Amino acid sequence: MFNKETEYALRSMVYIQAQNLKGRKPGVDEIARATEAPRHFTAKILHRLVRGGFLLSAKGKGGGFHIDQEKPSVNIYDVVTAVEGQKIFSGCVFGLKNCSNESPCPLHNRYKSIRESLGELLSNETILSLAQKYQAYQ
Amino acid sequence: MFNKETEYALRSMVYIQAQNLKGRKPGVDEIARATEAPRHFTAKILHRLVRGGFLLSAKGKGGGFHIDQEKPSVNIYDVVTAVEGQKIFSGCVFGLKNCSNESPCPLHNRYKSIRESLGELLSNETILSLAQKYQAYQ
DNA sequence: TTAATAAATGACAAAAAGGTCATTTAATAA
DNA sequence: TTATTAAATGACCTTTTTGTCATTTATTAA
Repeated sequence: MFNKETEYALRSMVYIQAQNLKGRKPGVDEIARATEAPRHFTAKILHRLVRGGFLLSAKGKGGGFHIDQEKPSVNIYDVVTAVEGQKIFSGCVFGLKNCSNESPCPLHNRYKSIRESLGELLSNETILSLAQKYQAYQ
Repeated sequence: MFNKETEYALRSMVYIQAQNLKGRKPGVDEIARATEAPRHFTAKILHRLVRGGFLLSAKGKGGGFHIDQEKPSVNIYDVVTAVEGQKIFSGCVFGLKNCSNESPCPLHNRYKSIRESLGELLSNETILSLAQKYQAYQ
């Protein structure tokens, strides 16, 4: 479905949020281990998420990653599009550039409704709601 | 959605089928032009489809590609899985290896139903049914 | 004020996807 | 039976994605 970077980003953020709920700020090592993702690639992705405003980080002893609990939790759709763009939510099944409501391919309308369901599902779920459900991927 | 190879494969097959309906057997050059796909990459993909039993080919003058009109037309789902595997129809949103009906991730069930809709859509449509609707992508 | 800790940074490398090309093989028609 | 046509084949190249690593910067606590 999504590319590796997106998958790791989502797993990391949910893990960080779950740990934050427990008053903890996990570091890269812990996050990579807990999410079963490559250590250094995870570090790179976390850094991108920090620059993108999705995460906060603290250097030095006691440091690690955390999420601003003041702001409303970001939804999954927004994380996905920030990491890998809109392609998944807008492309034609056949990759036709001019496929649209105006000149639809034979699958356009039915595929569109499926895509919209996916978009809704991902928009209605946030990193926080997932963290609360999933409880740190034990 | 799908990778380039799958997109080109689908476009090529629908084009070939549409031309076959008119009694024609298009060659690589014509197919690549008509589907706006790279010439040599298209040749490679067509050859794979021939080896996979999805297409027939004829060498020499008057040659080109065609589809066995005796056999029932193959559905889109089968073309996609033959070209790029089941990943799209089976993977977890978060890329979790052990996500399943037995130990579902928080999005498993709702995502599953969307995936199943997609699978049905693609299973109910064949290269022939699309060719009849689309008429050669003019 | 220094030792320890942990993220930031940027260069690099491996693997996969996407794409090109030259040559060979096979078929057909003149 | 040869010239022409068109697919088959396999080597190669480019770009993108995925992943690694060494070094630097910042923070904290002793």
